[in-house]
Amino acid sequence: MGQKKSFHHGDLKRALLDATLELIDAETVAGVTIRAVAKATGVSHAAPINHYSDRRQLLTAAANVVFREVVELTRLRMETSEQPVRERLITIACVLSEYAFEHPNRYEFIWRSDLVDHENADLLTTMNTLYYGYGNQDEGALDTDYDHDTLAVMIWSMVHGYVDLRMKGMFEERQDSKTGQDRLSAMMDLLRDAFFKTR
Amino acid sequence: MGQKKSFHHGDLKRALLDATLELIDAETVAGVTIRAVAKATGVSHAAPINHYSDRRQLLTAAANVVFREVVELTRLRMETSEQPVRERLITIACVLSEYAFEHPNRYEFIWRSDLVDHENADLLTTMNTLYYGYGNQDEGALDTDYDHDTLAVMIWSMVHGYVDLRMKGMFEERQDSKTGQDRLSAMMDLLRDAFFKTR
DNA sequence: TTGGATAAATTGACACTGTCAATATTGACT
DNA sequence: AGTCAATATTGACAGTGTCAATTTATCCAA
Repeated sequence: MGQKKSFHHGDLKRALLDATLELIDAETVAGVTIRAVAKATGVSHAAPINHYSDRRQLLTAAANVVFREVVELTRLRMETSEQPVRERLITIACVLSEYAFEHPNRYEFIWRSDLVDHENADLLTTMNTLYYGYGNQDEGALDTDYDHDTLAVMIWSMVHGYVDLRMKGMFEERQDSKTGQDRLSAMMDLLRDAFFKTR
Repeated sequence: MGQKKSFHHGDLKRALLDATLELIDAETVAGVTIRAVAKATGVSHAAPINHYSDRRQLLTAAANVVFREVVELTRLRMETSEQPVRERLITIACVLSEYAFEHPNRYEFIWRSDLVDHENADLLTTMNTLYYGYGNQDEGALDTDYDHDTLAVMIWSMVHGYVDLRMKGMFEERQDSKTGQDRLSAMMDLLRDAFFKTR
């Protein structure tokens, strides 16, 4: 029993997180009221406050779960497909965008800084794992003449910005026929050709 | 008088918008409760509903004001500085990022699709003016071998994504010393060199 | 086995929110 | 002067986060 069972409920803390994520998927984070989470978990309306002192703290913990999921997906992709170091930045970008299109509510949620405390220590650790753990290592082997930091920030910004704007109705949904992934692929191809030596 | 004075207050509709924007600047959009706006305008708590049936409608109208402001700034920049057509996309990007760093609360607000109706007809008109009115005209004179749409989406995404992520604490605020504008300039330079013929 | 002691959960309350229905007020026009 | 529609006020309601007081359940020592 690695699970340290709580007294009355049995790991209510974890159950609250699960309910939160389910609500986010089902009806966006707007549906995540403390009372709704409590009801979904079968406890009284004020019970969650014993485990998360705030709505903000609950949501921050939930965001951490999501970020960790992305980290894990990234790690898997890194391991399975052998790829040149120079492709890593782009691989991360792909993982992130795929996750975003697959779980739009979660993606929108994790960047809601009015709801999530992005300064939270645990969350920072996870985010740093994603940002520095994969994309910014082995600078020497990057095979580019350009400033590595600038390239990294550029790719991150492009992916996040595209996903974010598209979810908000700009670009494709208005007139273009390209899917989000196609458009992103085209952009990534341009970047690869322009900034990375391919042989 | 172009002002169509309302009955009791005197253009309360406009006054509500002004109060809304002031509140956004002062304490983020979270401070914009209908009741706070009403109080700031000196009317009773339910008065605003005569002019905006919803909080969402009020905020959508406010977002429209902000977008129009950006459009106007862009128009001015286009007129004052004579520049090759190929630079227009980048000019728009600069105007947008400057506005964002100068009015962070407003910039964050206009993209809050949980609060703003981005499908609203008036707002769409304004947004299209910005996106198609300047950046995507005169394709022939763009001086690039690359797909114009992809380039346009790329630049928009990069600017928005960078601004958005930076406001949420990624990048510079964590360790880097570059200011937001410097970092963006570096990215724009890379793009210019890579994708546009400079002579 | 039996009591605390303590963690966890419940209950009831509060202030604040958006929004509605009913009412009152204002100003323009006949 | 008097009517009427536009506009503003008042009072109410349900839903929210959160707190204080209380009750319940579990563990551990005697």
